Amino acid sequence: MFALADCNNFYASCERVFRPDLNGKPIVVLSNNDGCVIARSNEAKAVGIPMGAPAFKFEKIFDKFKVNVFSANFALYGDISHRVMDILSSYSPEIEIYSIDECFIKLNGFQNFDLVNYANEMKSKVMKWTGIPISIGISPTKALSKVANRIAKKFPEKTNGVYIIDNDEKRIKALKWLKIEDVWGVGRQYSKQLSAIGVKTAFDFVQLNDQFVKRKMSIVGLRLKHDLQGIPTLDFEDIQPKQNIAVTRSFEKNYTEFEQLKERISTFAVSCSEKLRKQNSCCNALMVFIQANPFRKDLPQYGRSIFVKLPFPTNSGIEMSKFATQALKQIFKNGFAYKRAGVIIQNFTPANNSQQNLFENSDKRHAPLMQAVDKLNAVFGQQKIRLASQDTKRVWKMRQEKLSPCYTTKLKDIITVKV
DNA sequence: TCTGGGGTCCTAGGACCC
DNA sequence: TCTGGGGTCCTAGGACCC
Repeated sequence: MFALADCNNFYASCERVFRPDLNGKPIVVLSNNDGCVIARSNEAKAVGIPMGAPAFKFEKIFDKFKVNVFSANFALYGDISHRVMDILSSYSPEIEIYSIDECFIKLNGFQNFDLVNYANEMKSKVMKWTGIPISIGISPTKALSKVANRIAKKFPEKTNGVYIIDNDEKRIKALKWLKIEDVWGVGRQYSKQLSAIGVKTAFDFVQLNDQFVKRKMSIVGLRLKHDLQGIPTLDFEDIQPKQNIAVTRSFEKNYTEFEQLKERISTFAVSCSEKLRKQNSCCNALMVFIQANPFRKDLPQYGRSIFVKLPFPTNSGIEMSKFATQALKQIFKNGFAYKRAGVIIQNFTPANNSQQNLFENSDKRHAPLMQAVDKLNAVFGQQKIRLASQDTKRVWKMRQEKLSPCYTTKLKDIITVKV
């Protein structure tokens, strides 16, 4: 059996942990730059705030319903996530952390356990130790435990946040209840195509012919179908080193000058290099993109990306910044207001075993230098040591007007309790 | 005025190899 | 009239996830 544990309204719940006064009140969490809504408490959902709502369009609604608005505080969410996962991993030797707020727990060899009881134990311990409410779905396959989890979330009174699908009767009932667009692995496009041919529920979907599903949705769709039929098809994924690393941002203001973009791109490349060194890889290619604001129909539109093959594998921030800046030069055009940009690195090889170039190679002195930079930054704070091409005057900032304290990761933000 | 950021996998088609 | 068979690698595009 698989259990899927998923935190309820995770980011909103994190904000509540240290603000019990907000229990029962509507909360939303905004994306970077306070752009759009990326998490909502149940109360915020109830007043009709949709996922992805642009904050500026919903200010009146926020005021009207006294919604508590937060800027995203990923340091806080990441730390709480670790704590939750730590607790859950004590319940089985095999867990797969699927995202920041959910994990699959394999329950092999638990035949003699009352699994619903067991899940309830997990749930209360996570609540007691972290303050985060979770829901748990249990079933013989991953896809069905997603379904069970949804039921647990949707009917908290009936299920107490734990639901098990352990026979065909329950499975069929659940599939008939689940709308096709809510099935894990069926997104916007597929649900449009499927409902056009009369497939409205997960149950309709599993009635389709295998060949048809494979033709329409590739092998991925077929696996999903089997999993929903109760035939275990999806298993844990091995933890692989990343194949892509991206650092991309929208800007608070539009940028028109090359120099401004150059600073951003250099900083993004340096961040990429830090992440790359963490997984002990070098990259062999890099992509840079810049884009005007696509929502501003009144402004001239331009967006381009460029893919560069590097002459040698590297994870030096100095070199990556240099290559990224050169790439930017090739795509930058004057006369546009740029709103987004990013650096994406690819084609990784292990850092300790990379193919050298006969004529040109990464500067050998960079490796110890980067090591020293990483160490200093680890002690004194992110990006304390930078390249001169980066924002040395700390001009650049993100809009984060409603940022909560980093209660669990910054000493100065630790709460004071008056007894 | 203001609309996020980070990933994955699969397929088809083209270029190339012997 | 008829023009092989078996591969790999790369890229672009399309779908999906949180």
